Amino acid sequence: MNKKRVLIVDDEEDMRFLVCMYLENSGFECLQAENGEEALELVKQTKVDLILLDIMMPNIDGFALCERIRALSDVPIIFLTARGDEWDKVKGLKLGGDDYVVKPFSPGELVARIEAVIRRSTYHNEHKADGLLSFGAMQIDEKGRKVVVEGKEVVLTLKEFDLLLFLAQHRGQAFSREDLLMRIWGYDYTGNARTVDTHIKTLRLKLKEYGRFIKTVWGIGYKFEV
Amino acid sequence: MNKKRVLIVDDEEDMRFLVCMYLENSGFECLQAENGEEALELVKQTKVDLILLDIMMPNIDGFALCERIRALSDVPIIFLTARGDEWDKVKGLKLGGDDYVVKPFSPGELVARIEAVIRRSTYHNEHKADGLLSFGAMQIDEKGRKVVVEGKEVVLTLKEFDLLLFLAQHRGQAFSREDLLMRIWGYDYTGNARTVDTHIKTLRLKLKEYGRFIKTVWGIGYKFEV
DNA sequence: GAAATCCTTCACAAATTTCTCACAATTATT
DNA sequence: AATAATTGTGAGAAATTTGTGAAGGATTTC
Repeated sequence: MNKKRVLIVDDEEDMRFLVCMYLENSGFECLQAENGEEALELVKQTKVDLILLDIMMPNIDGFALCERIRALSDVPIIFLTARGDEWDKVKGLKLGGDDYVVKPFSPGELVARIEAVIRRSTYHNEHKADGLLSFGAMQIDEKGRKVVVEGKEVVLTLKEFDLLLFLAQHRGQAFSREDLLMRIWGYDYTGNARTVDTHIKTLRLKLKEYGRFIKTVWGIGYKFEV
Repeated sequence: MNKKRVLIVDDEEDMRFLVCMYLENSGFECLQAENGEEALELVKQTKVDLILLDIMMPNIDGFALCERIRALSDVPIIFLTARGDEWDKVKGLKLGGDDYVVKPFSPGELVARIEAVIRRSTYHNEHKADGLLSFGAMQIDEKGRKVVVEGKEVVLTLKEFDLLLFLAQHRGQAFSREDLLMRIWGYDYTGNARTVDTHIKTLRLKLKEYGRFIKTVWGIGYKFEV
């Protein structure tokens, strides 16, 4: 699994630096923004997996910024706040913040919260209503049952599509041939497990260099990994 | 913009009340229904912008209710479900639920989902409002129930028109024959699924080269794609 | 009530996909 | 280095799905 990118928005440099250090030690990649404008710019220009947002900032406060970010993206937001009262919580959540952490906080708690929110969010995003998965220049449109690589459609058969979709939806997870048969072909399917290999073969052929996303896990089966 | 009206269908009163409170705080107007009958009655008699539908209910379950609502209206539906086996059903289901949210959910997430679905849906409806869909030199006039290709009217029968309209309104999305029968012929229609093929055939014939917009999705059904 | 139109079903041909198998290539084990 | 286990691959048979014409039933129109 690739590193998750967290954007830290806080006007205090020390605070940003401290949090950044914690998170990088815990395996996250960090971006920093000193104010709302910087934050918005980063959200527009780069893929961010989660935002840590200080409520108390000059010029534009965290709540207002949250609204403006929400207009651009569904990226999960965790509020950092010194005020721990219930009103803040309700107001924050109402605006689309996904959690909040009260300062001062322990590094462990913060990391745990971040991981929980990201887990929830990727879980949902993978199964989003518009059913669109993107991996670089490859897009999988679940509802349209269509795969586009570098702007051109790659025509897949039913089983090929189902197989690719399933693996992509469970990115990073390895499955045995039997698992795949069970979950894609159905519980009652009784057929040769090597059939999976054949479909993997044609998938790799059709996807050309993007077939590299489908990895062989020797002795186990296959997985999808970017 | 006037307030959007959300119908909450859940047999647990506490749940309804809680969700209702959150939504009203976020600027929605709420209706509540304790069971399927109440829900159907409200859908028939009032304008509803979105339905939040609990899957697990006594008597009539959420899936069945969804079908019956779909027979009446295209109002967007978000399923509420506890994580577990029934979740898989939702995923597999393409009966016209527009999204689903897994319990427990954060208020912020719920509101965000609702807003996203409503935004998408009213966008769609605004386009529908003038009831004119255009695809190159082909126009579908919903209100006039008339199709014009390169300036000349193509005379379609009732079912042909409904089928073309439905597919065109859900451009890019693949539907099984059963889905199409359900949503165009009605949820209680019991007929041969291949009937759809026959209508597709005559549609393609009548639309001539514009019949290419109707694509066969092998092993699944059909979709409309420009 | 007759005629015309529309909808549905059916059967068969055509197209496409899926599966199996055998052997080659690769990777792990002794 | 030899052997065993696992995976890659090509070809073709088997199975599935779709296209289509024809025909009968249903519905609407006159």
